[in-house]
Formats: sequence, C-alpha cells, structure tokens
Amino acid sequence: MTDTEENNGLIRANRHHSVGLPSMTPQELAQKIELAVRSAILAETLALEIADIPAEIVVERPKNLDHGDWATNIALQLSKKAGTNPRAVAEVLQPLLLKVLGIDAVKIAGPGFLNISLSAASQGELARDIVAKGLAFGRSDTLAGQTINIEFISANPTGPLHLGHTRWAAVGDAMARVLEAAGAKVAREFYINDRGVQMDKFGASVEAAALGNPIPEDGYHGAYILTLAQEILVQDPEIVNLAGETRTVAFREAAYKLQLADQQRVLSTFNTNFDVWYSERTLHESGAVDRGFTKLREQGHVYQEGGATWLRTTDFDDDKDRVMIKADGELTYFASDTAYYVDKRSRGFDLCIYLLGADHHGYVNRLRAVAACAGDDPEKSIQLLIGQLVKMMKGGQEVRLSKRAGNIITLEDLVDEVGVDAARYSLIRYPVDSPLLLDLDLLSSNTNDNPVHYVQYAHARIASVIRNAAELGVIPAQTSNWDSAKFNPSLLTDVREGQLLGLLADYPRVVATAAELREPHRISRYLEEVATGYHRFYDACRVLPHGDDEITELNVARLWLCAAARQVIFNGLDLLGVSAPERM
RNA sequence: GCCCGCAUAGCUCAGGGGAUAGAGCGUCUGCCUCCGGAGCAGAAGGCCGUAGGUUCGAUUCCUACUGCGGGCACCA
Repeated sequence: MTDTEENNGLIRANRHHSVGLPSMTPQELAQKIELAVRSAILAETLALEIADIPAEIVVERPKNLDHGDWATNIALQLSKKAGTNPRAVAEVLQPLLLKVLGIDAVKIAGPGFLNISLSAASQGELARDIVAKGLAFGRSDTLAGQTINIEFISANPTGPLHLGHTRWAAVGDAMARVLEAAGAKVAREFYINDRGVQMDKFGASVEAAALGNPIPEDGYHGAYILTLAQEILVQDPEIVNLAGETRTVAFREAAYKLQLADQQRVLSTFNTNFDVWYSERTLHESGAVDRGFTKLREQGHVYQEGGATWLRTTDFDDDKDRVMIKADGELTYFASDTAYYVDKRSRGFDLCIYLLGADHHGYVNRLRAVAACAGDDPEKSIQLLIGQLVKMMKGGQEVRLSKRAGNIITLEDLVDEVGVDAARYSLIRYPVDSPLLLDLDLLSSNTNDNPVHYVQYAHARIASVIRNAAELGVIPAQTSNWDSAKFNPSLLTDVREGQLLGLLADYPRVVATAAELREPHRISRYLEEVATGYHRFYDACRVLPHGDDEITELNVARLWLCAAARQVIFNGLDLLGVSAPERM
C-alpha cells in the first residue's frame, strides 16, 4: 500500500497474517458482495427489495493495477432502483465488505466502482486449492445435464483435408473439450458425405489414373489421385480385369476406404479424435431418412408440388421452401440433412452444434427451419457456427500450392511447416468469425512473437524451477508429496505475486465463459496473460535459495505459487489439445 | 438485387455496456557473476470506418451509409 492510496481515503482493515483463512475466489467474493447488499437492504440502509439484486454479480479483474485485486460495478447497477447515486450506494457497501474476513481494503473509485484488495493470506490460499485440485481445477458444472452433439469438418472422402477443415479440426476439438470442462456430455461427430455424384467422379478419376487414361475434365486432379490408384493396384491387381460399371464401382469403393482411412490417420496425428463417424449411406440404409420424413410429415410441413416433395421451411424464416425429393425421384442433399438432424435428436442430444465454413452460411436459416419443422425450438436444439476462411503466408507471399493436392493447401502441409502444437494453437487463437491469415515464418520461429512458444516456454520454465528445487532438496519433485502444512500463503505479498494469483483465480470463469459462448480462443488469450504474469513474477521474485542460503518459508510459498501456475497453464493447454512440455 | 460476416496502433489481431482502449511484431532505450534472456522493464505510435439512435455511461447494443470478404440451385 502506498501513501498516495492513504491520502485518497483508502480504508484498510487489519492485516490477516494467520494461515488458514478461507481462500477467496471471485465466485466467493461475489457471494460476499451479495450478502453485503442483502444485509444493507434488511438494515434499510439501501431502499431496495431483495428481488432487485442482480442474478449475477460481476466481479472482474481491473485492467489497471492500481485498482486493487477485484472490482465490482454493483453500486452502479443498483443506484437507479435505489433512487440515489452510485457513489452513495458504494459508501453503504464499503464498510460491510471491509468486515469480511480476507478482504484487506475496499476503495470507491470513478463513478462508483468498488475496488477490493484481498489479504495476501486469503488470496494465496488459492495456490493450495489449485495444487490440490490438479486437473480438476477450472472444471465446472455450468453445462451439467446437457448432452451436446458437435459436428465438424464433415469432409467428402474424396481428397485430403484442406486448411478450412483444419481450422475446424482444431477449433471443434477444443470446443468439445471446453464444453466437457463445463460439465456437458459431448459427442464429436464427423459426417461422411459418401453418397452422390462427387463420389462417382472421384471413383472415375482414380480408375482413369490407374488405367493410365486421362482424368475426366470434371474429375479430381490432385497428385493424391495417382497415389490412391497405385495403392489400389498393389492391393488388388485383378481389379483392372473387372468390366464396365463394376470396375468403376470397385475403384470408387477402394479409393473411398483408403481416403477415409487417410483422413482418420491425419486427424489422429492432429490430436483430433471423433466419437462418431457417421456415413451418409448408413443414414439411408438404416431407414433414418424415412423416419425423418415421417417426423416432418407428422408436423405438417411437407407438401407436393410440380412432381417434387418439399419442406415448407418458409414457415420458419427461410427465404424459400426446399426440395427433398426431386421430380425425378432422387433425394436431394437437403433431404439427408433433415433426416440427419432428426436422427441426431433421436439419439438423445439436447443440442446439435454445427461448425460450418463461410461458404455454407446460406444453410443457417434452412437448418434452423428444419429443427423448427421437426417440432423443436431452434434456440435450444440447434446452433450453427460459421467460420471464415484461412490463408497462409510465407516469405510475404500467400501460399497457394500444395505438393499433395495441387491448388489446395492441406492439413498436413500446415503441420509440416509448423508442427501440430503451433498449428492447433494458432488456429484456435482467433475468433472464428474473422478471416485468418497465418504467417508461417512467425509460427515456426522460436521468438516471443510466436504465442504458442511463449505459453509453452512459461510452462517449461516453471517445470525447470521445480526440478531444480527438488534437486536442492527444497521440496519433493511431485506436488502430490508436498506438505501442505509448510505452505504459508501470507508470505506472498509482492505485487507480482498478487497479480499472478488474481489471474489464476480467474481461470474457472474463463473456461465457463468460453464454453457458454462457444469461444475457445478465450482460453489461449487467457493463457498468454498467465504466461506474462508468471514471467513478471519470476523476474521480480527469486524462487529458489541462492547458493548455500538457508531454505526459507518464502522459498516454499513461492514454489506453491509456481506449481499452481504450472497447473493452470497445463490445464488450459490441455483444453486446446496442445502439449505442455517439461523441457523445450 | 437479397442474405451473412468483418472494419480498433505502421503490420497481424484481442477487447460480453463501465475507469486512462490493449498484446505481439516493427522503431527507439535499458536489464543476465544468481532459478531457462524462447524472458523482463520503459518510450513512441489511436477522431475504435462515417452519421444517427438507445443508455447515467457505447469500441461494445440498434439503424443507415461506405469499404472489404463470402453466399444465393429440383448441385454436392
């Protein structure tokens, strides 16, 4: 505390140095604030009803260091209903909050913010909690009871996965992990478009390549087609002796199997694993399409016109009705989409999330309409997220060509350039609704302009400190063997220590918010802040004893803080599917 | 034409109605006899696209406009 703060009228309670204070997370602080408001209302020092208290009391990390550990705008929210100005409300709450054990100081600032500083002991207790909870720290039950299907990538099995797929591979998988961390039950699903004319063109292309014929104009021309053809010939040399249509189908099916297996292999190396691979063919073969039609007919939104069967999606905000069965009797792709949605719901999912590329934004209204036509509330049962394009830059030029696939860039091209961790991290780091330009020169560099290295480096640096501590005999190597009784959190009084603890305390809220908003990029941005917070702490606060110096309680307390920071970085990177190396 | 998204520092981008709008890069200045310098501290750099509206308060929400990207099917 500085003299300036004293002069500004800061009121400060007695310091609490004793060990054993309750920890004070922002959630707990919010509860204390609510209690203070309640008691003020009961004491009639605030002219309000209990019902006027907001459902959620906002407790935030102030941007400015001078504003204490936590800030709340509760006085600004209540002042109107209380018929007074915000500062007056704050003045009522200030002394009540000061009585709370663990709150060290409460300052009224600006238009009526309450800036709260915690005692070192109470704030430092958090390190003990984090170490004890381990991997569970940050997990919550905010989405408990929800069963969510998240469908992403869903590429045709007619070629390698490209950059757009790759964005979803990283973001979709991270989103699934984040939703699980918030307590939801999640299935990751990949819809295989293994039906229709694209498959036939694919088969014909591979067949032509195998026979040494020119590939059809409207076929697939990537180098991988020839590779597939050669593999098939090795597997089954007799295939060329088949005749006509039979041979084309045989090539198509063999190529399909190989290409799908390749997609699965590539995704697995990319740390993205699906619970369900759902084939469009099985959708038709299992009768799911008929069941879907039946469901929609029951709801009364199906009609015949011009020899075709239509779904009246205009009943629910679509631009035009959509054909399900064409006049020639063929099913449309849209028919599969409707059946697939109905099928997902019948498999018990409360919510179906679709991650789609920007070129599919026209699907949003019609798929929401499908949900409505099936009798569901689209607001609850379906959510469509649109992701913008990804481009790569190298040497100041856009990368357009791929060795494997001609003029599309593949997932493997990106991984070859920068590795799995950097690829995943950089794809997840940005909100999906803005176009993304990846600079490969930056991502493959080992400098701090490469965010994934910055975060991983912080983790490795902490791991190193703890290794060294174990070697010096300060503390056991495994945190599970640490003696909690020897941790005195009240010693963590440095500004940097308080800052770092405050950041760590925010982690559960960051995860819950990322889950609620379906925005995993918040995790990475947060981790970068934690890394900065750690580096600042490390720079200012010596953790280990020098040379032959005696081991102090402060050394031990700082190691607890290190372990807590390491745990949070580890947990956060885990949600992104990015490794947390012990050494780099 | 209609629909969706975007517009914030020289560049790439964060910012869920709150305080003096942030980070990295780039430019400039400092910090290693000591735990990982892949780090830290500091400086410079902004009518938050334009104009209205809602609000005690708008970069944030709404409307219009301008500019950029994407999309319109009895294709898959």
